[in-house]
Amino acid sequence: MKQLLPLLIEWYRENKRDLPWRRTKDPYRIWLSEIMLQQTRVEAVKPYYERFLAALPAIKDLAEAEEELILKLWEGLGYYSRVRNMQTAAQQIMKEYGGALPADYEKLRSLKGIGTYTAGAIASIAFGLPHAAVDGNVLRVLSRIFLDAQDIGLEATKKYWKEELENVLTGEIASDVNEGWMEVGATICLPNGEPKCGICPFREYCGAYRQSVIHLYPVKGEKKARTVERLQVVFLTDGKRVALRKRGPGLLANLWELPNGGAEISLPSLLHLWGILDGEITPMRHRKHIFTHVQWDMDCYFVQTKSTEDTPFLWLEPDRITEEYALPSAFRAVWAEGRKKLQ
DNA sequence: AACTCGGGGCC
DNA sequence: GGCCCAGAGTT
Repeated sequence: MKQLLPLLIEWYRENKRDLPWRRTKDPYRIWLSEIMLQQTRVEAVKPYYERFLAALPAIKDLAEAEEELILKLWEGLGYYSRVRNMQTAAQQIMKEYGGALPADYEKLRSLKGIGTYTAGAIASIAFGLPHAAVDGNVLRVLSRIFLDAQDIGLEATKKYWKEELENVLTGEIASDVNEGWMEVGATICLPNGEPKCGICPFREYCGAYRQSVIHLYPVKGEKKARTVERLQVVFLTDGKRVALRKRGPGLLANLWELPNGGAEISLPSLLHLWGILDGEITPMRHRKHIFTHVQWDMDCYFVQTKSTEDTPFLWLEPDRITEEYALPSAFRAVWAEGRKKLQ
């Protein structure tokens, strides 16, 4: 490992992409970028990152923000507990650290939403501390170079590589080494049999390349099959306003949704449960939405009613919903179709 | 150690 | 249709 680092650092300094969060050492901005980038691609993050910082430029602003606002700023990015945890952490930071992220790995690690990867990333990038940041990119690259057949999904594997790296890291190089391995993984050592070995600076040192077994690495365990849920989704309107409901804990926690229910009962029965007895039903397009572990098959309906009283909904004008209420992507297509019909 | 938690872009 | 992504929290 150690003899590869000078090459890595040189390659990284020459080839790193110009990303918004690489133009700052502000710990808050580094932190935000790392949270947004969890399981999320760089291109998806960019516009969210800029918008979030414009709205909440400092940790104090995040700590004091309304939950509606932070969810709206995260709308469409997914894994919404990330931003709720981040706000909790911001409040911890205001109370315990005077409003500044602590320059200490264990203290970072103790903050809500900051795990081993993110603590290592912030410690090294923002504070120049000698900690490793082992993400999926790093595991893929190192498993190929060193022909390591450990399952990269296992905690033990991540721990192994974290220690391997920290044996050779100093504060001086930790940031570039961590970002360097990630950059190799993100731009050259790609998953799915499409790595660009032809331009890889580590080709001659790469065990998997030399043995022509790149496609066999990294090793990872089986994944669980996705379950299917059938839903009835209703664009419910009185002709001017639209019904919205706030979700509870679990999937898409605390976000807003169009009224919906299971497919086990009829639509008129469902409407009846909501106190809608005069619903005028027009079918809309059937839609499918795929999450990581669940698939929603949605039977969608446009329903016109006069009875908005005594319903479990918030009745809002469409413009207000668009501007203020976080509606997850699963409902976006049916929302757009319903809104079009409304006009 | 296994599950839950989003969304999109690529093949 | 399956892939995976700058993972963390809960059980």
